Amino acid sequence: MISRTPYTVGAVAKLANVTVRTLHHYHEAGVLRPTLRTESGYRMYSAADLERLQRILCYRQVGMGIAEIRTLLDAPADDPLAQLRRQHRLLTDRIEQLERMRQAVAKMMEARRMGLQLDPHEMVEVFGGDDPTGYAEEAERRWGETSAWAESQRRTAGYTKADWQRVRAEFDEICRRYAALMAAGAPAGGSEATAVAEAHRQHLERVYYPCTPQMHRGLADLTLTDRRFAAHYERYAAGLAAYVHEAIHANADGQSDE
Amino acid sequence: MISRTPYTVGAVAKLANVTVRTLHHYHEAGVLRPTLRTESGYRMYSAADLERLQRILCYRQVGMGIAEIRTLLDAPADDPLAQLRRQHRLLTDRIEQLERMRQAVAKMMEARRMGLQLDPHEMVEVFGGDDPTGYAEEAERRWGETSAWAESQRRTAGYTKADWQRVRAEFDEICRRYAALMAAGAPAGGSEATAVAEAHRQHLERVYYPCTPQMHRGLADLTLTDRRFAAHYERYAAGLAAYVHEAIHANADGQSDE
DNA sequence: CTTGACCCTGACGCCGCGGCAGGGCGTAGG
DNA sequence: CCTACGCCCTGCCGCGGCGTCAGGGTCAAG
Repeated sequence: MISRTPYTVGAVAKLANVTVRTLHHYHEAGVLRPTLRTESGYRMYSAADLERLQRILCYRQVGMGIAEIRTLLDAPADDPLAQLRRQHRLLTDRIEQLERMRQAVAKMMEARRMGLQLDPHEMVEVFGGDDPTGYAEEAERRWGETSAWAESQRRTAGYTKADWQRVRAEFDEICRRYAALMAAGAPAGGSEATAVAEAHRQHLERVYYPCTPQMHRGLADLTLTDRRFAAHYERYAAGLAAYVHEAIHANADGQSDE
Repeated sequence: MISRTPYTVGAVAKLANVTVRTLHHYHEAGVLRPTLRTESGYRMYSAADLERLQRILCYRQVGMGIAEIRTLLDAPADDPLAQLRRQHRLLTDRIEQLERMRQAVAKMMEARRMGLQLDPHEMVEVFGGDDPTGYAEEAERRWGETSAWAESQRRTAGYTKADWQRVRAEFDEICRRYAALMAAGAPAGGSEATAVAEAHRQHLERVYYPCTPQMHRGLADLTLTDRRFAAHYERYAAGLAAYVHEAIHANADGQSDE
């Protein structure tokens, strides 16, 4: 059951696991102002506000300051998809950084084990995160230079209704190919099904964003964990969601085995 | 070339990519006091100080406060290996959390794509990191209850010289098995070699710390990227480092395929 | 109509530094 | 030997991001 009545500060605080004070602070800072205010002055947060809060929390987790976040969120030319991509990008960067640190720790453990002496230089250099230049610009630039991203960026920006219709049709085609294979009894892990899965992945990559096999795997998992995603495929045929899930996984496994 | 003369603040600052002010602050806070002070009052940091700084930076990256860090670092019963394990554990936790966030973002992108409406609740709940209870205790408790960890913990604590000698011998045995296989021309990806790799992994797990196939893979990579680790294996036979590397990877791949 | 849970607006405080001022080192070059 | 330039020192102020009261209104249940 999904509540449509706006949320009070306390409710939001509990949901997002932040304190009421923090929400007050965000209000003062102008980064998250509730759309509604009751007559008695109570803050009432709408669903859109929660979406915004989600973004704020995400950006904060990767170490941004409030001011920076505000400018990002208030950039009017930024469509929601771009925002999501940015979030994804920033999270990925941060994860990679922590991964490097973890790897360094593992190295140190191993060095101890084998009685080696690592010089302090290499031990410390990995742990100095926080690049000075603003995250957003930096990240944008890094990707602005890769051809694939620029392509995708410009394309989706300039998509017409007709284009989107074509995209829809393309995706529909993929779904029907999945369904046809399943109906024909082709195994989800077989070469035919994985070929469709790969086409599916490349479709996403062309139209929306760089989508690694791992990401694709993640999307596939959604069809099992969330009924609404499943429903989309189940409209083509009963059991198709599971079939698609398996095919995508098989394809991703195949890619990573090389 | 590795400098053995102590480092000045500026040098340390450059190495660790922090400001001089930060080091001063750490000094004031008592969390990192240089072992030496020249007659004229200059701070001189030793290699040990840099090690300590590495820990500090690591703990900070996972969101700890300075005071908490200090108590952790000054706990006298904490041997260096335990510290490293803790660091590894905390980093892993943080990475997993960010990974969940990334997954949530992917979900939202996919939802947009398919025109679904996610309710705000599930969007926001993942992004509220920072558990209130102290990290250290919490993490320790989580692992304190798993039998394997407790075992390992108690065992290594009570190891005698003889025990360590046995460990050394065990590892030596593994290295010789690797070398024998390579000499016999057995493929590094073959079942014999991967069996040794698995024995290797289990050895690490028994003696030192929980070592997933992925971690093992990371350790294997060290033998290629760092000559000193390579040298350890190369003493048994020329080219053994690469052989071990491949065997471990093959074994890890085999495990994750299941 | 009371009571307890929840909301409001200040205001002060803490932590983790950034940044500057005012003043000693230290070493290389003229 | 003196100078000049870079690095070091010790205060000290300030700011961002909240935590934490205090003092007072609001609202739904009983």
